[in-house]
Amino acid sequence: MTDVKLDDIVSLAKRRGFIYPGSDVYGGLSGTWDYGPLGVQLKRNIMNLWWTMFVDERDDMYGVDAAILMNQKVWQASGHVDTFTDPLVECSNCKGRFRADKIDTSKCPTCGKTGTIGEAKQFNMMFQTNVGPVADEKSVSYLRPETAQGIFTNYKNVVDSFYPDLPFGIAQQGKAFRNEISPRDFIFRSREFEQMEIEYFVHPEKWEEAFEHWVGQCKEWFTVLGLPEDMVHELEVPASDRAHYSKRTIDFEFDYPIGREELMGLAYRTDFDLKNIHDNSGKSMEYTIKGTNDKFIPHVIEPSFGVERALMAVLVSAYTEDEQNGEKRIYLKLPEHLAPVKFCVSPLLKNKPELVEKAREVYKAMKAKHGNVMWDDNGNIGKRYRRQDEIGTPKCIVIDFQTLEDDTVTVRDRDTTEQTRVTSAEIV
RNA sequence: GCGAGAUUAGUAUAAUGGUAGUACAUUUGCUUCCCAAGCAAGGGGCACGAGUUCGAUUCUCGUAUCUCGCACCA
Repeated sequence: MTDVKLDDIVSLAKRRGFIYPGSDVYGGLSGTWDYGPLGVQLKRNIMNLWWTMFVDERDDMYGVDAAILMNQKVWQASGHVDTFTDPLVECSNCKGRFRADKIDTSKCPTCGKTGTIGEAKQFNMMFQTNVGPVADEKSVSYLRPETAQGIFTNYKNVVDSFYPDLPFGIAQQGKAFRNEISPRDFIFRSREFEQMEIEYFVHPEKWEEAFEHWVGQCKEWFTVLGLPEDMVHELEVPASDRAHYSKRTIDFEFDYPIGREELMGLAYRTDFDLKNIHDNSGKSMEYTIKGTNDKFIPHVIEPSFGVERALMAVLVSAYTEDEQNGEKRIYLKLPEHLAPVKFCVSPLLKNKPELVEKAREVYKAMKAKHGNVMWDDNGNIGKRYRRQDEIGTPKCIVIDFQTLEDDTVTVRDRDTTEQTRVTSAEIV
């Protein structure tokens, strides 16, 4: 477990411009969150890191970006129209709610009364909409509840374009939507969220080694995110809890302030999805090993990463409180490659034009080189340090009177608070 | 979606059926000011809607959102 309180993170995230409640000015909308300037940068840093690591740096991975709206047949074939729709019933006596298909509706399982169970109501987790001007059965579509189907539906396209050797993967990042009954716990469970998914296609007899490969890759990813090893836990999901398509699933869980919860999942999906498409679309999803007659529908290993859950784990891992001169100091110990602001540049005094002018010069040069550099001349120097600590800026550069003489600046470290003097040429 | 509780400034919190206070943050100015220093001045708030009342931030009802429990989480 962690000592970090979720409320502290939620407050800081709002106060400092990371994450705001969705539709805040109109009183909010349950299950939605908006990202502020620092939040979107942090989120993009995480997503870009993922793309670099799993797509750019590999030679067996192909990226795609499929449409969120898809033909309704996709969701019929995938099982989502049936299985994402739960018939719910309610007991008029004790107000208990149950899955109509899981209980004997003649008698309430909670209060034991008979004849109190009402009519079943359909509740579908998918957001339904209509595509085109006519709202009828044919025009029904859904906001995708997972990004995976956008990969499976493009499997044949990618194979036709590149015909890669097995094993190979298709990767995608994008939004997904689920009409959760009860969104909770900050960005952990929301109605609109972002996934980073890979479908890794393998020979049916070689799924186990690919699975192990991805277990290792997931762990490496957690290291790159800076998550402490002892806060990440590997859970072998028993058959009874696995999704209908999976023959093996590992959940990686994280010690969030709300408890130990799923950070990401790694599932062996067999050929469930491609076979569905093969059977329903009339198109062959079979793969032939080059130069052989070995022909089959590939099996799939699916590492599925939730962006928000990764981001929340990063924030929880980074959030640190310690004492300095008897005062509480809060800082985000973000890995440098994730920090939304890399450097902050300040003049020691903002009412000395010569200091401000020199600091502006350094700021411009650094911004041109590093991009995410912030200017801060507010209040006194101590306040600036604390403010930068809270948003996780690794280094603060200060221009003082000595800079004007020998062109050296002070570099102050976020984690140690130590300062060193370097020439401005060294940091620009 | 059910049950309970909550909602006061950017954040954290007081009080009140009769002009809403504090801390931090924020803005402006002064100070050769390196870890939330000091001084001076300023801006900003009762979630939304209806009702009761001479008057509602306060009481009542509804809505939204949040928290906790239940349920849900292919």
